[in-house]
Amino acid sequence: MASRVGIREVAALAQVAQGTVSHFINHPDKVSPEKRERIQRAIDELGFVRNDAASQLRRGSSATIAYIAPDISNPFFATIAEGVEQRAAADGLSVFLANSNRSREREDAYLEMFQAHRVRGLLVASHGPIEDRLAHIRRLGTPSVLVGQRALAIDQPSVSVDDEMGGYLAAKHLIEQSARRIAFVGGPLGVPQISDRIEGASRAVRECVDATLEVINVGNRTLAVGREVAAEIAKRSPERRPEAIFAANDLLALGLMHGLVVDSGLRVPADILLVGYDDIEFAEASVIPLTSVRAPHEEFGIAAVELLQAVIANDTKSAKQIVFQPKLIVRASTLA
Amino acid sequence: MASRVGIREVAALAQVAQGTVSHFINHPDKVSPEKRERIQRAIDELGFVRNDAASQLRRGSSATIAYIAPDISNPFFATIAEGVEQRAAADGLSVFLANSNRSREREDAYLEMFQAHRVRGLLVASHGPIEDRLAHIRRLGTPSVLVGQRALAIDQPSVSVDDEMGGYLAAKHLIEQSARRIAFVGGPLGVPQISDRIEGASRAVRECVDATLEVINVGNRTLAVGREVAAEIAKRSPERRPEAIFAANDLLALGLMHGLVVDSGLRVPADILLVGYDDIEFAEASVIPLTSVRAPHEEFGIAAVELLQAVIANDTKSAKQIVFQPKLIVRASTLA
DNA sequence: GTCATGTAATGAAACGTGTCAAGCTGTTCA
DNA sequence: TGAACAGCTTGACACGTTTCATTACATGAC
Repeated sequence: MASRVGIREVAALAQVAQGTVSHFINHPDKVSPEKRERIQRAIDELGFVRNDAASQLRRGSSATIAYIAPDISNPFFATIAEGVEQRAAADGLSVFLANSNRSREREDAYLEMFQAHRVRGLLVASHGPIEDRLAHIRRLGTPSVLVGQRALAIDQPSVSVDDEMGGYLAAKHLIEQSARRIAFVGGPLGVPQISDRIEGASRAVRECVDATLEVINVGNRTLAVGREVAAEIAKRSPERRPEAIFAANDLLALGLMHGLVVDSGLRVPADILLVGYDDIEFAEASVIPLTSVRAPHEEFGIAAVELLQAVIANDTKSAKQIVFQPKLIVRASTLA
Repeated sequence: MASRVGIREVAALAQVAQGTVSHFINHPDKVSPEKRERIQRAIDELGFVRNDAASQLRRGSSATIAYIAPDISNPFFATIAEGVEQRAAADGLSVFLANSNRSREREDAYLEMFQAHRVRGLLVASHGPIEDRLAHIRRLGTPSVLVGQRALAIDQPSVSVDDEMGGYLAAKHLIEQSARRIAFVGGPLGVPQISDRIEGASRAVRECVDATLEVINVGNRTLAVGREVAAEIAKRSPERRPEAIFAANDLLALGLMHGLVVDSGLRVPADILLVGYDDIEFAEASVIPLTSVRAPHEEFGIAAVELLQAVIANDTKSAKQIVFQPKLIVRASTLA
């Protein structure tokens, strides 16, 4: 019932024109103090809340951006979200968070929905190929920034980490800790972030004559999967077991650690070295602190918003690919 | 530029009336196959995307609900969010996720914003008192479900866990493991969820003549804070140190574990027993698996959406408080 | 051949707000 | 005293869609 309250009713009660109420809401300084008070009182009395739909329809834009994450329960994406929200709030933008839950379908549904919402811009973190769709959406008038994956197209802005380098750093470190049989646990291989990390690890391995890299492909990068893989690895005879494992992200790594140590009684790092990726907070907080490749978190989200703002303002003239350099954070899990 | 494409342009290109295009979008079966195809072709050609603002303005409602979480980087809330999204999707509802980041200001801003959006309903997880504001918003026409906190008002629906019982189970278990000096780490005390847990723990302690409960009040329930508190506890002489710690949530507990074991060289559970709350995935995955009070996760979000739907349909006739019973999951951290 | 019935398509009205050109009031300056 | 001016206020219109009362047309029964 209260939803029947519009700017008209407020105007009637305050005895002013609707235009004046609109002014009061959007440019309060253009309204005389006297009427300002009358209007405010009317608004309070009626419980008026502006109808966003009508407002947006009229002005055409929406003061909101959207951030689509593939997996909000991965703290890495949650932390990025915090950076995004914080930076966006500073610009007076609201953020719609969406969790595609690694489902391409859900991802598409959200893209469509936010387009329909006439969002100012999109921040999209995705596994899998998505550039074509983003290009299409961009042509239709909604700019976007690809997050976590370097864009191939020149006119697609992106904020990412040099994953090849990250993979290299991780594997190099393991080799320096005198590991030779190294296993990479991750997948799917079609995900650019993953294949880049493998690429980098391979390069490090090639630099050492007797080092080998085994790739253990998994469909999902979660704690549970890590634990399963650990069980299989533990079953092998010691000489066939990798001396070190490089996990595609920290969830996998922590799952592996749990599986190796708790389920199978192996020791990390004494029996197996372990390095993760992303450096989420839980990596450091682990009882056996986890060595990890640190990608920036909040800064990541902040940079993405800033780039998006630039693109919105300059209309793709300022599209560019920002690439952060990863950093290896060495902790107990690789210090034999 | 493409944003200039409306239903009218589509109608013109397809040589039909705008009303027909609208029908095509909303009730495709009411349109003849022939025109259906013409319209579809026009839509594709023009890259038409319906303007949600206009659509909502006209129809009045919005097919979306909102979920406001206090801290999305706490996996507990992230998991609830997944349940919410999944259940809502089944009903054809979209979910706006919002992260208030424990800031009352941000919380208010989001409440206002979602009201303006004419969202169908609100799911609000909050620390601190919020019922008054929700009551106000409800009177204005937007129903809500309080998540994680039992509502005091009869007409405020809520989905929560029996925190008093949770606290009782945790402390009781510690006492059964022959701990006597027990410390509760958590805060602020004004948060109902927290004070209830303390209440329950107190009850358990009262049942055992020589048990004592020390409350260590902290402002924030994070990994970092847990680590700080651990350092202080470790500094004490062994006879003044608690034999067991009950942490207000798993983040605190895992931070405490890290601080005690890694930073200070104490042993869990040999030197100190440790129990957490929420049972997030990382609790089980810890190298020293953490005993924790399990509140439902996805089910929680699902129940919240279902209750909200009921309230939307029946208009507060069906408001009720759903209270889940917590369950103690015993793991290595309390098995001396 | 007429009438009743039903299905498709039409076009105008309405949703609630923001904007803008025009009106109004009171002030300043010549 | 009158004109110019500045600043508040006004009210009509436009935004893009959905809805609904009508019209157009086809089918079948009599």
